[in-house]
Formats: sequence, C-alpha cells, structure tokens
Amino acid sequence: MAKLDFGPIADTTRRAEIVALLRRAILTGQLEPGQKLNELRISEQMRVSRAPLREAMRELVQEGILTSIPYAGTFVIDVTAKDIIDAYSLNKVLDEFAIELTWPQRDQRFFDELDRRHEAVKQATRAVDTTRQIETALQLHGLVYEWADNSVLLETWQRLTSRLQMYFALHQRALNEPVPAEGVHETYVALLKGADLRAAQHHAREHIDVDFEELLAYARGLEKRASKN
Amino acid sequence: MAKLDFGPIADTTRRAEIVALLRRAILTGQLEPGQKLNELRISEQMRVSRAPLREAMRELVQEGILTSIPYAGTFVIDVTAKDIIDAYSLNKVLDEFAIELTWPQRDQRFFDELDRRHEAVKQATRAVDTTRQIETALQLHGLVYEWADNSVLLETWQRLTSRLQMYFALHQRALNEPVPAEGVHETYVALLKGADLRAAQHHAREHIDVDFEELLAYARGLEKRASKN
DNA sequence: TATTGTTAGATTGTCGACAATCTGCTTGTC
DNA sequence: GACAAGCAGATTGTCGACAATCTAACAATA
Repeated sequence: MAKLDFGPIADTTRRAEIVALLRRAILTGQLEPGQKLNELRISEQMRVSRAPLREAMRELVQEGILTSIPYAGTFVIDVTAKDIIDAYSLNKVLDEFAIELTWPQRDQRFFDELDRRHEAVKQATRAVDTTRQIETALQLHGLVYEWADNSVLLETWQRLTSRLQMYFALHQRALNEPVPAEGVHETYVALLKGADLRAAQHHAREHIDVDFEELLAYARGLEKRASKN
Repeated sequence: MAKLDFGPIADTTRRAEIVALLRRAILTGQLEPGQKLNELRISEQMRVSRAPLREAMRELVQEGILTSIPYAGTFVIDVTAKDIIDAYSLNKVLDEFAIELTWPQRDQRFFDELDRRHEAVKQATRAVDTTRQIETALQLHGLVYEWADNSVLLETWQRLTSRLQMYFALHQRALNEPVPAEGVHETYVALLKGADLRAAQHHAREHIDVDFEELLAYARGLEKRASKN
C-alpha cells in the first residue's frame, strides 16, 4: 500500500481567512505603509464582525507587518531605509546558516524541488506577473530554510520573508517596471547543486547585494518624503 | 533646561495586562507544556471577558509560546529535545552576529550597563531567586542585541529569549536545585570589555554549551515521558 | 492672540449572548 | 460483545451592543 501523507485540513475559521486576506493586501502593497486600518469599515467590507477581524490584526501585529497603538488604531508598518538594511544584513547571516545546515542533507528530492521552484520563477517572469515573481523568488530562497530542519530558523525566516516581500513589492510598485533580469537565480541554483559549500554561501551574500542597492534607493526616497511631513 | 525624554505611557488595555500575566505564567513554568488554556475559566479568574483574553492568546500564539488548534483549544507549546537544540544552534549564530555589530559601538555607557546587569545576576544568585536568576542572565546576554542597533535582530532575539527562558525554567523546576555556578558570566563580561572580537565570539559559543548539556538531558527526559503516552 | 476648557463625533476596547464544532457517552442494531 | 448513529455537555468561534478613549473643532478666558 502506498504511503499517503495527508496535509493538514484547511483552516475553517473566519479569522484565518481574514489573516490571509490582510496579509496578502499588505505584502502586495495594496495597503500602503503607515495606512490606518479602520475596523468598522473593513469588517463591513468583509461581511464579518469585528471580533475575528481584531484577532486577525493581533496576529499580524505580532508577525511584524502591522503596528498597534491603544485607542488610536492599527497601522501598516512604516518602511525606513534602516529597516531594509537591518532585514538584509540579518538575512545574509541566516542564509549562510541555512545553507550550512542544508548542505549535508541535500538529496535528489532537494534538487528536484529546487528545479521546480526555479521553474516557477522563470514562468512568472515570462508571464510578467511581478507580484508572483517576487513570491516565487522568495520561495526559491526559502527552500534551504525548509530543508535545514531547524524549526526556529524556519520561523524566523518566514517572519523576515514577510517584510522582504513587502519591501520588494513597494519597490517594484514605485518603479513600475519589471523586476531584475531573468538569469539571476541560475548561479544560485547551480552552486546549491555543486560541491563547494563556501562558494554557495558566498554567492548567497553577493546575490542578495544586487537587488539590495535598488531597494535602498527606494527606501531613501521614502525617507525624504517622510521628512517633509 | 534639562532635556527630559519621557518614555511611552504604560499600556492601559486589559489585553496588554493579560498578555503580561499569561507570558509570565508560561515562562516561569506555572503553566506546563502541553497544558490547555480554558478560556472561560481563565476569563473568570481574571474577571475579564473572553474578547481581550482571546486577543491576548492570539499574540502569544504568534510569539511562539502558545499553539492553537481551531475548535479544539489553545495550548502551551510542547518542548522537545529538538526544539531546544534548534533554539540553541540559532542562538549561537545570532550571538556571534550581535557581538560583531555591537563591537565597534561599545562605549562607557555600554560598559556601565554591562556591569549593572552583571551585578543584577549576582544579586539574584545570592538571593537564591532562581526565576529572577534566569531572567537577569538573559538580560545580561540581551545587551549586545540591544546595542547592535538592528531592530529585526533584536526582535528575533526577544522571540528566542521567551523560549530559552521557558526551557531554563522547566529545567530548573525539574531538577529543583540552584542554577549553574556563580562565576560563569565573569569571563563573558571581561571579554566584551576586551579588545579581541574573535575571542569574545568564540567564548559566547562555548559558554552557551555549558548549560546546554544540562538542558538537553532534561529534554531527553521529556521525550521519554512523552513516548509512553 | 494665545492658551485652556468643553463638547460632539468617530473609533477602539470590552462585554454578554448565541452559533458552530468537538468529545465522550449512550443507545440501538447486528 | 463489536460497532455505528445519535444525543448531551462542554468549549471555541462569532456576533451585535455598550463603554472608554481619542481627536478636532469650537468657546471661554486671561
């Protein structure tokens, strides 16, 4: 008999769906940084009472993409240049660690999954679906975290990913032009398949630095605009 | 006129107080791993309605010390040996990074604060207040994170700290004996004051490994007990 | 005029009640 | 006795209403 492992059943609470909806709205930039979330308005739009909506917002606050001030409101986090720098510098450290943990565990299933995700990025790129392009690229990079078999590291990465996705989406939205060249991930994938751990780790750093410069430029623009208020 | 900077006003919502109460109960081990939190019972004990309690629980779920299953309940996280290993190995990496970031920023205020926190640990040790001993020791180690001036790193550390504190509390509670020797932190503090970055980073690793072995032994005990059910 | 009180409106925080779901037991059937 | 169906109690999820608090505009006062 074939061994079937069923995934967990879908979360059927309103709360979970609201979380997903809000997260998506924030990470795609539909909700802008600093914007206030009016509970009554949103709950009416979603045809839901405020209770599950508020619980959902509490989760997103802890997730780090919303911020809440008692009796004042809940807002989408502001994005500063420093936040982006901080997130990226931590990301480098974590990437190195994740690759190191994953390295001895690589097997055929890993390589297959790597190819699958790489393919997804290329497809999104061809379709010029920028949102999906960001999503798939992050999923490609997330593989080493999933493979590292360290639950706390994975959790940390997922939190970080939320922000990175938000940053990229904002950046992309501001420039309104397609994201980086097509072949960027080629070397990354190749190195992960190779035999040189150090090289892979080193490239992870460099590769990150490519888009980093662009993001920073965008962030500095934000800074300037904010200081005018 | 002296420049006074007022800190933010105290959170006056019931939710915030509930979060603090519950967190403390969990981190000190008053609420045991795996234990279910009955909303009605707790809300009655606290003389609060279920709404703010549920919101508080949502926060602690995202914080990683509670886990929730729809329509089944919310439970204190289970502690497995692997969780402890994972948390510690990530902690090592983060410690190295935090020390590196802090290094060039050390000044007199840093050293003073270092001494102050070190003193707090020693005082708790003398008073044989084991809970406070754990708390102060973690605060001592947290200084480099606060000084590193990287908000995402600090956030990550704080999440990790919750778990570490819980693990130590459980370990201490199980053994029912005073925690490690008195002079453990002496070298750590001295190295942070010194001029050798590499030595400080290296010691942070070794130092951590000391208590690590003890914790692991406790965790393995947990594993055995769990497998009997 | 500048500052301080007051008030109305809007929004968040909290409450108590109801609906949906789960668990364990009982009942009925073979 | 084994097993499925169904019922009762307990618990979680959701709702609508009320209380507490904030904001901004306006009035009062020096």
